[in-house]
Amino acid sequence: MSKKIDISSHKIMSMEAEKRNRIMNAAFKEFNKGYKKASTDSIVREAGISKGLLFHYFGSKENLYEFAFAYAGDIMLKEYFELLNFEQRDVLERLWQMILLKIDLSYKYPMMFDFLTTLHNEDGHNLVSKSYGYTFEEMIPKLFADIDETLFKDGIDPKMAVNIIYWTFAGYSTAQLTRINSPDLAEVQKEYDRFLKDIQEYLSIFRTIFYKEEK
Amino acid sequence: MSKKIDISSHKIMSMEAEKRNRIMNAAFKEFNKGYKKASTDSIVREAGISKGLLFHYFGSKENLYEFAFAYAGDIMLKEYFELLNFEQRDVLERLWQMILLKIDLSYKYPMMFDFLTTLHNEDGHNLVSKSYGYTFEEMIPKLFADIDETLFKDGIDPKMAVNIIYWTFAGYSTAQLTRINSPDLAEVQKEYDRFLKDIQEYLSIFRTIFYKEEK
DNA sequence: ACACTATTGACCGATATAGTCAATAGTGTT
DNA sequence: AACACTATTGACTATATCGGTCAATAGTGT
Repeated sequence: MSKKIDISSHKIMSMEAEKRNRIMNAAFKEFNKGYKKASTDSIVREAGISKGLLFHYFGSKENLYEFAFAYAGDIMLKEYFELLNFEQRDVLERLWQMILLKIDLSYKYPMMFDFLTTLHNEDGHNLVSKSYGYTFEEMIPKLFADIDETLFKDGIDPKMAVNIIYWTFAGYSTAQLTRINSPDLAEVQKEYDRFLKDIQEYLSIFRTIFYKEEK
Repeated sequence: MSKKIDISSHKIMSMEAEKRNRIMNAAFKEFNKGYKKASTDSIVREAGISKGLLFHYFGSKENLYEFAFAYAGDIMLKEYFELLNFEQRDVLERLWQMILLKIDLSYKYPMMFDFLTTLHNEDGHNLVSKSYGYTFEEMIPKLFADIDETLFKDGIDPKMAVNIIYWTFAGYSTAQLTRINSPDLAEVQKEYDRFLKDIQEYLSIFRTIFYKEEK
């Protein structure tokens, strides 16, 4: 159907990066509701640009959606996957890396992760998944591939342990997000430390309950 | 603002229960998108009734929304909380009860839980939360209140352990839901057994890692 | 002065929206 | 049968929103 988009050759890439990201972040946020429900009016309002400009660059809502996916994919590749050290086979250490990276990315692209995770069940799915051959969620197993299973205690199934670990941090994250209603930047920054401290505590629990005793 | 709705005295309660639940389930499903985005046309289409009938009973979309919340609250009270045995202080046993009850309720009211959990961040929040004084999520801590902390190993913080347990089952549930695209009833029923078996396995893991050895 | 791109927002036809209403079907009462 | 009352329908309305267009203006480089 649609071929893979080369984002680097796209007209909008010559736009000032701050403005471009404002537009893409607005698109991520709005497309979170699904392709059909998303409104181009809302996107331009959120991005602070005119309606005409959006269509000047993208031509149609569908093109914008496909580009948003390609743009997010590019960011994930260059600012996430390539920065992850997959030689770290201790799953708890690797997760720690992932959390730090995700926090950084969430400052820059607040709704990008949510946008990517909605792809699997939305009507936009057919628009893009075929041309890319994968969905974001299919990448998750890769994040936990090739981990060192010898670190786990003998009675523990590593697969289930990794699931517990992953779901715990997913649950903790959403619990934090729903608690924070005000995007009061000073307030958020203050909670950032406790956030990381909490996570380290959970990591240490997992280390004691799942891993063999250190010698 | 709006006072608490007494659902038992509402006109619609004299309607045949099956039909009424069809309407309310359609409302739960549609209001999942938030008050504004929900469409009364979609609700009547889903419920298989005419537009006029909906407004005959509820007068306005806003009244319907408020009633839906009251209706769900009533169901939660009578078909969930009151059936839970809070004298079971073993948190893993209590969770097992909760899971079984939730599955039952999800057959009868497939979108009710989702509807209730969206209240906290939706525009409809202001419509109802004030008049009831609580949101659904504020009830969650009550579910885990007064548990027997002496069952836990000495090195384990019971609060954190309960969080891990709760988030694990939340994560497992959503993982299952995203996997099932087709509401193929026979297929779903077949997976039901594996579903419960998985959960029991996780429960047994938690029992071994968090609880003291049995004598 | 010229060419070209960036940017705007009023505007368009199409669609979707919440809510109305007159008409019909149904049910129970006398 | 006649009456009263409620249940139910779906065409209809007025408004809002939708994706997309376009002529005009601002800006930039030559």
